[in-house]
Amino acid sequence: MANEKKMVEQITSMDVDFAQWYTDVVKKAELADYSGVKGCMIIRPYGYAIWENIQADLDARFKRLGHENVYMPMFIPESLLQREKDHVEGFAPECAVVTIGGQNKLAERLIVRPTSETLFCEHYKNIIHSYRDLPKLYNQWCNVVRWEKTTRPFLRTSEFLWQEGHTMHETEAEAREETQRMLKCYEDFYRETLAIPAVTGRKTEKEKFAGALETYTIEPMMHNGVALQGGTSHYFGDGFAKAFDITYTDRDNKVCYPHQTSWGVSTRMIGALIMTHGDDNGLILPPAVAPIQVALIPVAQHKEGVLEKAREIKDILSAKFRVKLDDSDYSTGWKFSQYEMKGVPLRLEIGPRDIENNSCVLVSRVSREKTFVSLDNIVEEVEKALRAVYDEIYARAENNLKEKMNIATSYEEFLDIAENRPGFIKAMWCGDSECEDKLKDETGGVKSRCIPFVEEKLSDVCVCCGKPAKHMVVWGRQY
RNA sequence: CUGGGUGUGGCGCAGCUGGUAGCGCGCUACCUUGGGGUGGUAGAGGCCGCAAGUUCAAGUCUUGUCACUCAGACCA
Repeated sequence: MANEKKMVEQITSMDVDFAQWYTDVVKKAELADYSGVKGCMIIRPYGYAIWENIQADLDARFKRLGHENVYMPMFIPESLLQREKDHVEGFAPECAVVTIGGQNKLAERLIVRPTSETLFCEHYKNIIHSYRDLPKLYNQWCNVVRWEKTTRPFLRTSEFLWQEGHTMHETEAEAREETQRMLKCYEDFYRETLAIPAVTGRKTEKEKFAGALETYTIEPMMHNGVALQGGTSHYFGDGFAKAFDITYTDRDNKVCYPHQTSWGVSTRMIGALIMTHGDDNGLILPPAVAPIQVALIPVAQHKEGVLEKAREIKDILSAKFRVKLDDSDYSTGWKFSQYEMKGVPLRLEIGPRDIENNSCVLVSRVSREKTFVSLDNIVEEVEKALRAVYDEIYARAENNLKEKMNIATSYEEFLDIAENRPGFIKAMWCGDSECEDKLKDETGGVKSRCIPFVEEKLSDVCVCCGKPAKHMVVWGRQY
């Protein structure tokens, strides 16, 4: 990134001020704007189009795995939210509450959903009676509200868009399998669609979701060495089922509690895209979610035949790709910058000289190298170039993940890395949450991200207290 | 919640010890423009966050208040 020439002055360099760079990209790429309510953002058409592409891809994956979409109300009666003890304790501090309806004070306060476990449970109580009613594999796409103290566009907003899957199963094994399956689904999606590699694993007791027995997480690594909780999948056991009195009669005519899961990813993924792939010239989008995959820029468009040829190319490419032909009267240079800031993976330039040669110029957003290609096999060329964009940004992200993975085998080493080398730290842990607290305090914010599915044995003892180690934990700062 | 910063045309800002509200970008019109934000001419656009106070006079001083923002704490 450092050796690339910066073409757009309005974007702060990420080396100068990463937070400002992030905000600049959000604005210059026209992803979102601030609104009059703190922590609530306006997702602009270009940003929303990315979300729609994310939705379409994920939704198809969910449906392939047998899930159905539903829609639940956005209000939760306070008493309902309080039904499960851990859950209410976890969420109470950040709930928005409706106390007045029309002119009158409400008899019971209504919580604007921070998540919908309780609503799903209440419904499941009514529709699950027999083993024949299981499994229930529901998902909903909706907004939720969590009254955050510090907010940042996409990464942490008071209101955000997400999907939440809520499933009920006959057996513990089946539910646990579902929890893992959905985390795997997210992992595949991050890799294949978003071109983002990540660490996956299980949360420690301290970092688990309120009310969950087990929380699995996907943790991608941002460019500045800060991790992002990119998606979670929870196994609840029958805790909620008991709290909500959800029972079914099994094959042996016994009354049983079903086993539950939930899983979700949110618009935060757009933040992950920005901070994983972006550079000093703006956003870089993986082709699969880019609202515009090819920006077609006519050169000297007033000359006879140029626009006609551009339209012809657009028609040919549009059969297979999302193409935008910009025939506005902005200058070509302006257009170049514009689509670069917006992270359009591929630019196609067509001018009089190209037309004479029956060719055009393809420019990748990643390398910015110009290649002249024949118009005869333009579809294949574009396809190849888009695949190359995916390959390059994935490789780059993977490299970043590797570079920012550190190993600490002693307490001093841990503190040193936490201080001087932003990124993940692999280190052994005794299993005691006091050590988590201590490490967090001493480092000023490094927390356990997860216990990876594949653990290594770095040493025999906990990096913090020196007692026998139970697990290898990946630690890091998070958004 | 704690600490810092900022509120002045759409955006970014200047405005010194009070005295006729300015600049850049953007916007509109016309001209110009061949490969990285083309150049020019003309024009539109402001209760100086809000409320009190001091003063002949407040963008400027005082007090209060609200909002945004950054860094912490909190974050299922």
